[in-house]
Amino acid sequence: MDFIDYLDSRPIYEQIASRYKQLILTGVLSPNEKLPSVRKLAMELSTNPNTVQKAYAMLEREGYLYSVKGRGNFVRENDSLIDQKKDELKGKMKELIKEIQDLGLDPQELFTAALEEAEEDDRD
Amino acid sequence: MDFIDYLDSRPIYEQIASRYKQLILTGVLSPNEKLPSVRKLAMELSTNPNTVQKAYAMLEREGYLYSVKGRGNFVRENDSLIDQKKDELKGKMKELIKEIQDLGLDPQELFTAALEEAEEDDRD
DNA sequence: AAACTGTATTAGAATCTATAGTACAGTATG
DNA sequence: CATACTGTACTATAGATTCTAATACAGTTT
Repeated sequence: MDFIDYLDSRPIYEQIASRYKQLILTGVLSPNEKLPSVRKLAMELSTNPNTVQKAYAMLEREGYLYSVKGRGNFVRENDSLIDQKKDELKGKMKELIKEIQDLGLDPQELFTAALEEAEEDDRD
Repeated sequence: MDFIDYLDSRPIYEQIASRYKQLILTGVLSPNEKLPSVRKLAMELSTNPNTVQKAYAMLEREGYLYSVKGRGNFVRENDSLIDQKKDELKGKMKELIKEIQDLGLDPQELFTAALEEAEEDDRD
């Protein structure tokens, strides 16, 4: 559970949230599965319960979790979440494409080169 | 010169820097052209000379400018800058591709959809 | 009843951003 | 040479954000 990267400039609660997003979207965590309690996870990560609570609140706001007072936080169904995430990624991609076009470069060419490099990395 | 967007969460010095990066890379500003002095630009943008200075220092560190004490800041040749920026964009694209692949989605499909949307936006 | 859950509130430390004033060094121009 | 312009450096302050910490309260489980 090596969640926190102190070289990462993002705040801890955001690192926790994005890690759980991935675990939920990829199905590593199943719908209705219970997440660690805020206190337990805080212990594990050597951070503060409030920091974990902030991450969980964020995940609840974005539809990744539902929380029941006294019982815990639980994973939501992920079918619609994947569509939601896909839209988010498409939005990011669009912004990147626009930045590329603004400089008079060819998005397709740059994408192809990047994809090749990404697949090279996988083979290593 | 509507540089600063106070709805943009990025710091002012970063907004200034990224605007000038674009002007330099797209050739709107020519090599060896003089940029406004830190004090003059600060007046224009109703901000502080130190904030402009921070942006200029950043641009110098990244190779967009060279600065001469007593004379001013000047645009560098942009041939190598474009290659440098291209690498940077390719890196960003690679990270996005990896994020997409981590979720088991198809990068090419998502890219094509985003490109279409970007071109629709252009037509409006 | 005891031990666990989530949630809310308040306070303080640390960091980042921006502003402000001042000072010094080099250049351009009269 | 004098003045006004340039860049650069330093210190101080204020505000916002992030994180930690302590505490309290509410609900659930056993």
